[in-house]
Amino acid sequence: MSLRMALLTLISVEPRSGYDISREFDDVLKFVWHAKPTQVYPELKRLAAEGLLRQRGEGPRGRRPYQITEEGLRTLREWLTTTSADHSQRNETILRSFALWLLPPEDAQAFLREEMEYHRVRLRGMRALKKALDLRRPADRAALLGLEAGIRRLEAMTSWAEWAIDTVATWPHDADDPTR
Amino acid sequence: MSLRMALLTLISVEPRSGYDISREFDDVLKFVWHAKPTQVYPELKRLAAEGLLRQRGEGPRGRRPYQITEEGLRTLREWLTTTSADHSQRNETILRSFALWLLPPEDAQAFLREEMEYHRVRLRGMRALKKALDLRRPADRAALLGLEAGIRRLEAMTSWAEWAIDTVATWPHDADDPTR
DNA sequence: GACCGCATGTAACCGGTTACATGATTGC
DNA sequence: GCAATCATGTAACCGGTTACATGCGGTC
Repeated sequence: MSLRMALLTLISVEPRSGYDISREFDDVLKFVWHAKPTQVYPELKRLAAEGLLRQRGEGPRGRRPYQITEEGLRTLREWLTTTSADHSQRNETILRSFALWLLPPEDAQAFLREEMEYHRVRLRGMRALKKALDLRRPADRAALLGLEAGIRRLEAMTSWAEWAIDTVATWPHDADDPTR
Repeated sequence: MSLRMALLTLISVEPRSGYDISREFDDVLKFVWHAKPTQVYPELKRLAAEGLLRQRGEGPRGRRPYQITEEGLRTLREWLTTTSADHSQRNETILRSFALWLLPPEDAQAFLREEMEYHRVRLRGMRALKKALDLRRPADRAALLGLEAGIRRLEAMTSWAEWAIDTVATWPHDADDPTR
């Protein structure tokens, strides 16, 4: 249900094509929402067929930019005000850390170091995006809220990974070592 | 793919039934992984059929506790060491905040207040779980890593929500107000 | 003229959700 | 005796992924 809302949210800011959106899902938005191009294209067509989007001409190389319609805006606002957010999540980094007692400490730390590095790189990217915002535009003011949430979560994850590496170093490797 | 690993991870600590796991997905683990009972039960059966789990007797009320097998442990360890974590995520709170410029500030703040409250409640629950750990047990030491990650992320989200409420209060409600 | 990135799609499949069904045990 | 909770499942459906296919435009 929310993929449609994600598409409407992005297109509400300014017209975008399926390709544009797929790229944003790949880099910028991976921590908020993501979808493969093969899911995006048909969904955009459906939204246009239902009158929530309108295709504005055709660009070079068969490019199809969509813009939001009045009905699309109404639908978005209704979703925001009449339904509440789904909070269920899946996080493989945290899931895996629950199982780290099954590995020798060196392997556990190698995993945590990899995660730390990954989150640091994302954090850098996110901060660059924040700098590029033009806060005179209302949509960018809202984007600041979203990016700030992402940044704070990534900061939490990098500091956690550092702490976790140190913590694993203090684990006893005793006679009950399950990895023997 | 990872649902199976989530099930193996939980059962590796101590024998659990489908019902146990479903409840954990509902409350404790909602921020890490979740699955409905209707997905859990058949998956456990499949894991048992493949020899990664073994059903140990039958408890009261048709209860079926599973324990992990040597092959299950091997599979878990291999997953941890030879594959890398999938970092794609979906977060509806953040997705929605990107669209908040479409609402009048009061509605945007109402949303943010609701989110703040939700995350505060989860944070309390998570901290209680952390206190209940017995760090002499290796599995609990790994659970500490997972819970600590969850706690830090929830702290990040609550402080973000506070900040966001204040930030929205400073937004100009000018002539270009898109909600008129 | 060859190659890379842009750009859109279809079909088969798998993972996850919703709706529905059933029975056992405990507490009021 | 009744309701609530424990406990497990099946079937239909929908959302998301993987594999595959196609053509255009710019650059070396």
